[in-house]
Amino acid sequence: MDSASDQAGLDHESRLEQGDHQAVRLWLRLLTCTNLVERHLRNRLRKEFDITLPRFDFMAQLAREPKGLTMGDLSQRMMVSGGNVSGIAVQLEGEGLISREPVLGNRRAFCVTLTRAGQKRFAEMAEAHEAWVTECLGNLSGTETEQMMSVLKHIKHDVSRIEP
Amino acid sequence: MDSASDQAGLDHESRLEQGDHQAVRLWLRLLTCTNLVERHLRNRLRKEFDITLPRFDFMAQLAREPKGLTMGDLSQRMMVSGGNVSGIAVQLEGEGLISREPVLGNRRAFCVTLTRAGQKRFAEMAEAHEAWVTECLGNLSGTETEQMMSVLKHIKHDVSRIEP
DNA sequence: GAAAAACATTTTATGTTTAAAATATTCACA
DNA sequence: TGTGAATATTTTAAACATAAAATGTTTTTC
Repeated sequence: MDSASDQAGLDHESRLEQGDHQAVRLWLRLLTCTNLVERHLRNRLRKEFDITLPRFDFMAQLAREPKGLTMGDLSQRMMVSGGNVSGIAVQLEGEGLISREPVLGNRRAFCVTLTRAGQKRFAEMAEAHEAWVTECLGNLSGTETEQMMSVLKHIKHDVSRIEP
Repeated sequence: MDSASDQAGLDHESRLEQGDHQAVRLWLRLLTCTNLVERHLRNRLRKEFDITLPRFDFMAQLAREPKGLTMGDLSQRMMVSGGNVSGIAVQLEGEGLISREPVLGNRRAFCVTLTRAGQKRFAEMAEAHEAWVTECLGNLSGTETEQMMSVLKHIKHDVSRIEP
């Protein structure tokens, strides 16, 4: 192979790879950025409130639904396995932050709610959490925020169309 | 308090909350979206190559540095704890995909490289991985991709300025 | 009505992740 | 030198995550 055809071959390849790499580079940046923020929030929650992110998320879901949620609801909304929420629920119940009561007419399900103590505790955490998130993402311009929201929506749509 | 001042109070609150919620809503969407893509890639890697995402990332870092990396380098680039890469390295070494050799003049550190088998294996996986990522993020317009890249860069900059 | 299917949850086994402690090596410097 | 600080890695303990099996409950279906 001479150098001219080598060059042509490389150009072709590099153009193709450029397109694919574009997506990979975006993905790596997206992942890095999200992990960065997540780690920051996780550390703060641990340091200030001695709570983990999954437990905070669990309580956040309940705070949004004062009527309570079943374990299955929580599993679905948190997008984690059932066994997972089961373990978290045991801990939070042990700390008196949530209560699990039987559902009338369905003895399979539990209705999980925040206790009074859980509500109070969550309110404190949520305020700090919101401030921390704002610290991370609050300096974006209105346009930037809208662009992100829009593109993320697009991505979410594309991905959910793939799953087998 | 009369209803007029109630109303004023609520307006004020809701405006404040609106601003904060904006950041929180963006964060939740960012997190959801990233997790969605991550889960997709994780499942595919497991199904097609029987490998986990962290192990793939570990090998990807090495593939980019043919001269090898130390455990500390890997920990830093993967942004995970040292104990973590340590565990992964033991497994990959057991499978013959990486090798760890002492560094001349520094008996504390290892130089980790992909073995011939590791290179071959990674090349196969990387091709598939790139295709999967392109499936997820490749349908964005050039403008959307650029916007995302730009805003993510901005976020990364803001967050790295916070860390204590 | 009884068997089968579907549902809601927990348990189990395995693996990942982290922070922190432990181990070992190298460097700085008085 | 030799003592302490810094570095590189591994080990440990606890939390988290999943899939798959087990348990008990409800609904369907024939």
